[in-house]
Amino acid sequence: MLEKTYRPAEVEKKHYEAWETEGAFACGQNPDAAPFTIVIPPPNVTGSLHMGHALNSTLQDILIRFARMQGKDALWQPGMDHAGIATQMVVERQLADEAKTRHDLGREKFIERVWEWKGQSGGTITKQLRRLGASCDWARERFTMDEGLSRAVRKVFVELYAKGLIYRDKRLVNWDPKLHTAISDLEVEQREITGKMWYFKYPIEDSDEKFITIATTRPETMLGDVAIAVHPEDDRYQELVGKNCILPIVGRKLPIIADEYADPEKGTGAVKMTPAHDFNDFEVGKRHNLKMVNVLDGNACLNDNVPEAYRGMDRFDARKKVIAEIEELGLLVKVEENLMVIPYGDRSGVVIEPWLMDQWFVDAKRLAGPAITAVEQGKTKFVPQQWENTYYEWMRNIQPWCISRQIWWGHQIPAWFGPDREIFVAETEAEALAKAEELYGEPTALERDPDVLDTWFSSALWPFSTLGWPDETPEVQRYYPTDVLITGFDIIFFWVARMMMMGLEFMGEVPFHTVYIHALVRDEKGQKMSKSKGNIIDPLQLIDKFGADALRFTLTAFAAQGRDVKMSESRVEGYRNFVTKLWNAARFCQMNECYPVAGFDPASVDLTVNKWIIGKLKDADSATVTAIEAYRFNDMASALYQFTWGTFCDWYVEFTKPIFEGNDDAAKAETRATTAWVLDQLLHLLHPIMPFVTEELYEQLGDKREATLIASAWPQLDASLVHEDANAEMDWVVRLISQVRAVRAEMHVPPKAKIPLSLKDAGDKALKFMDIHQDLIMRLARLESLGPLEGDVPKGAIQDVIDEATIVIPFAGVIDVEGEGARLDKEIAKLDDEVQHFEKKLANEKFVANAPEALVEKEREKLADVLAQRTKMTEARQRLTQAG
RNA sequence: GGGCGGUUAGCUCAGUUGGGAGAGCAACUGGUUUACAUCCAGUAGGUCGGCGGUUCGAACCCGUCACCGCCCA
Repeated sequence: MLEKTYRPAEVEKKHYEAWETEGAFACGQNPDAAPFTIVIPPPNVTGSLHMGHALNSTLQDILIRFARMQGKDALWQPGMDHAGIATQMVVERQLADEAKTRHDLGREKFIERVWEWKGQSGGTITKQLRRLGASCDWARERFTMDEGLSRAVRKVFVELYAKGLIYRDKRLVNWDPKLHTAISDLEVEQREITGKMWYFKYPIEDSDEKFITIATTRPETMLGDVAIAVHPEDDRYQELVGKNCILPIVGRKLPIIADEYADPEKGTGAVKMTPAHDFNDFEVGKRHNLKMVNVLDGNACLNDNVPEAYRGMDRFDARKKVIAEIEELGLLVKVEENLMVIPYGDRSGVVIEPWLMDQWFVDAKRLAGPAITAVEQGKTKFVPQQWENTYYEWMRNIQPWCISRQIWWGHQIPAWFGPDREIFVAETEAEALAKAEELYGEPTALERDPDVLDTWFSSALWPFSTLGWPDETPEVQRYYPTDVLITGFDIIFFWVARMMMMGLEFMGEVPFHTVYIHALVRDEKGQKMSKSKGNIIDPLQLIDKFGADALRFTLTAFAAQGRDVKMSESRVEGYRNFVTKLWNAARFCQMNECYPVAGFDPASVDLTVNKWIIGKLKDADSATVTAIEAYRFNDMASALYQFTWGTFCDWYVEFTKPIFEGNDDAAKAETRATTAWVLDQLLHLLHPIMPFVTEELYEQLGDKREATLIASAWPQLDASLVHEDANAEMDWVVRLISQVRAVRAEMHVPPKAKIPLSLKDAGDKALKFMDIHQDLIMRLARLESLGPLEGDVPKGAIQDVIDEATIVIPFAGVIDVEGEGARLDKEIAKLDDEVQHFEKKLANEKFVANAPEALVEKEREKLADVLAQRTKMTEARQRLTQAG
């Protein structure tokens, strides 16, 4: 017997462990079936489950479980990425507690220490994904630093280098002065702030004009100025172009050059050029062959290229000193408030410095071409489609991708330098040495590049490296290209774009045919969740409190395309109630001995109620399948919610009660079998969203099942199970009961009172339905009698209209005649409005002429219905007055 | 500055080829006859952001404005 309440914690643990030990998640169980593959967007090894993961993983799990039940060879490939910077930071913090730095340990020991950390505390998220119910094929779990995946990284690097798609270059990069590494454009967060704009005047050499005034937001960089730029068509400065000015404090001569980059509208129209510290200036510098004067060191302190007084000073202290000195020199013109955008490191939170360095770059522009074409040709589709614009926008303006990082944790770049800085790129040191020997004519020692690759470089290979590439494994053959990538829009650039590029380059095929982009999970006020705001809702706490199924159902129900998900505890609580409802419905079935009957044939039932519920189940099945296939997760949730609660529990279960309590054994047997079967099918339909409670009920309700629900086949229901006649019949019964209930409530008939009910002018069908469903109508409408009206409508009877018939409730002396009159008047007024609406529409010749014939006909029928109803209602009203 | 998205019941949101506006929650009224008070029955609540246009007909298509959010520069 099912317990009185569902206990998610025990049940979840039990089934998850069983699934995992039985190998229920493993791919390859149906070697003859079509594969269906999802690679998980690898979470950081340092990460823990947040709402975004919970949503993301729930949706993936729904697709995977559905595919598995449909008999496909489902593979959900799990794993994590090594999160270079984040992980290194974690371990460095640990070392700091011991008053050590990574340099105290040395590279090798430090990396050992990171692996140690990973073994102990890394990968919490995979345990948490299990709590959520994620049916990943854990036996195939991969890590970007695994030997196999590292081999893939090396191979890709070497091949791209050979093709000229990876190169070493001296360029401005985003330098993080706290973490001491370069980072990519995507790892820089542009924050808008109100800062200051300082106006300095620089003295001019040999001119009538004494000064040229420039405006800058970064005074300290003036120490690295090498020119002044003005717009070629700016009349104010025509005569100065070609002359020199003198850089104050430093004393360097700066040429005044003409370049279109200078914006006459901005500041004074004259802009100082610091090519070693500004991306725009760098471009101008290249055009004009300007010197690059680097004035900063790796800590963003001033270096030896500046006057002595400034050396070693922090950039912000130097700024103050520059301003003070300029002011002292009488060269400060003014200071203004200025709205501007400042780059911050997304990991370190400090201001990023554009810094001139040798780094490795990927020629993303060339790789992007095929990746753009693939989407244009529909080889990969975005859902919702609007995200394709975002993808195109970024891909078409893609910049060289800086892939080298000055950290230790990650894939060390497979490049070696000779004594003359000649570069040897190879998969192994032996190969590099061989190449060197060939070049130098003798064995020559090489020095390996100490830098490692951007974590995203290895993530970009994920869809095929996890399957075993570069080896030609059966898995690569079978599961690549994968089917769907599910991720948030914030990841389009990081993963989607890069996986597309690498997939096309190395596999010759897109990595997935569909990219489903889900929304962001926010708090209930619509704010992004963040630690600093303290508004984080922890999915694990919700699971503890309400169960994983409730959380999953909530996320699914709110995963409407293109909308953010606003999460709050009360919503999860609401869907916990849904889980409880299902549990209790199952208890009802069990109490009434509804056990699955082997070989039950849904097409063979006789009773209308049973035909009807089977048809409704088929409708729910169709709606579910259609919704999943269109990635309309919220539609899926709502179809199942409606059927489970609104149809099965609210009506069907109530309909079965008089049967179970009656004496018709054949009817009882059929209804028991039907109820059991419908619930059983329903558990299948709900399983992808709510795997735990459904598996538990499946186990408890069946008698020694052969298989678990997770491994069961999706229902195959024939369209012929939907009976229009049964629908019409039960629809009439439902309407009759609803109307009687409404009238009772409105007329304040005591809920306990059993009342008589007669039908006036009922047609053959209505009489038949009334007869067949006598018991259940009487029970659900709380009647003492039910039958056709004999004689006239008695005085003071309550009346209502259902189709051609009039419901008559003789309740003489008890009801409030005035109130009943008012109620009927209101109904009649409502009908009047409707009549008018249709009459007006049909009187419009243009409507009749232009609208489709079928529609016009439908409108005519509706008018006729409404007219008839109004007549009936008016008659009822008259009878009431006459009687009163 | 460029791009994308949003504005529908008190709240959160559906509304898929344009054809009489829906759900859940909240509110209100009333209920425990053993599946379920984590419940049941019922009621009320909306010029679908504003203004124009197309159309016989617009929440839906077009234009425009307003406000909100996000991304990029």
